[in-house]
Amino acid sequence: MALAEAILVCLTEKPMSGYDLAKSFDASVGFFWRASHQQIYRELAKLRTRGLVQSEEISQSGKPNRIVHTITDEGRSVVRQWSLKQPRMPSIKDDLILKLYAFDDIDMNAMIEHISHRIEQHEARLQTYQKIKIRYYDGQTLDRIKTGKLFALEMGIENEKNQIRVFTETLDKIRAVQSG
Amino acid sequence: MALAEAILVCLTEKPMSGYDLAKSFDASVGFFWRASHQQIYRELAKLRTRGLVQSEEISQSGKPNRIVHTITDEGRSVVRQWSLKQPRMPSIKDDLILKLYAFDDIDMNAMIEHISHRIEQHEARLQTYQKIKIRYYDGQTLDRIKTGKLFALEMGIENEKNQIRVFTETLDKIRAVQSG
DNA sequence: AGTGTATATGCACAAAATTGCATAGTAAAC
DNA sequence: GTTTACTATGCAATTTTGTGCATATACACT
Repeated sequence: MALAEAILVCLTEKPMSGYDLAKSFDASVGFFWRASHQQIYRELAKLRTRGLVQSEEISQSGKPNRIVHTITDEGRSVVRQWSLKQPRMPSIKDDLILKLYAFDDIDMNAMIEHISHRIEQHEARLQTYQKIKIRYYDGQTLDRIKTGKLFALEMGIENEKNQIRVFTETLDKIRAVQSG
Repeated sequence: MALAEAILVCLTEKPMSGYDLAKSFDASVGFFWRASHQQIYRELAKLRTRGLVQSEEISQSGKPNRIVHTITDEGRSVVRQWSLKQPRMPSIKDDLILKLYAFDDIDMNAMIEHISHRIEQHEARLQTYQKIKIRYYDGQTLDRIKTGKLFALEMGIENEKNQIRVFTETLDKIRAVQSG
């Protein structure tokens, strides 16, 4: 149940609404932690009752009011305590490689389509991350609050590059086997 | 709910018991699909009722009897149908990068420990995969049943290498920031 | 003699995640 | 003028995962 911590960690950067968090989880934080907006709203309610975040409703006209959540001192101390605990290996579930694994029992044209699509998705993400890097980090002073975010982002960029490389190579191998 | 398919895909290689499957999920298949033995046994029961696998109990003395599961023609056709469906992007959850993200609110010594440990885990996996590759694929004729498994394995190897590289670089960056 | 590891399967409960639905106004596009 | 997209929050039900427990034997190590 590290979703609680994932949210707290995001809030160490700045106070955010559930909606903002959901957007973060779709973008920057998304490459190492995925969560839907429902998950986030539910967890925020729990964090509030546990006193780890403080919530303030901000009136808006036209749109629903924003509820902005700020991490409390208890929240920060929970993050620190949690940081001592040994992280577990990420549990991956990749449909696509699973399909590749069944090579002889699948539709190969579909497979080639799927891999091409996956490469495009990784390219899109790579561009997103590179833009974030240029936008928020390049040429600016690197304070400690930003340091970890930058490192994580750079890992994300390297990961995306690697995925693109590896899937492209696999595509070539498949085509070689198909024609040869 | 692609766990069903994950199991079927494994059974395309050869008939296996739940225990064998659990071991596969810990090793070779494990790098792109994780599942506990409970999940596997539960899912096997469902697959049996759906007629996608056939199960045969094999008597053993001393140890509990093995129940060996074989994929049926219906099972293979389910795999083929499923292969047409567009796979989703894998949903990653990595505790460790999350911690890194909170750089300024964590215990840095613990963090360095965690990353070092993670690198060791990836090195261990890399060795496992390389051994499997040498053992089962090198120098042998590559039939179609093995092709996809080899490609998946090679992707796994490249992924592990990349993880080692990226985490090592991150460790260096952290140390540079710490001392500088 | 006792401890740990491996083989082999499975239940019951708890925690977490996904999916579908619901609300409600703004604003741009067609 | 209607569709689509964006902002913003949340409930309910289902599905999926994870944790702890239970059983039973053999073999190696200390």
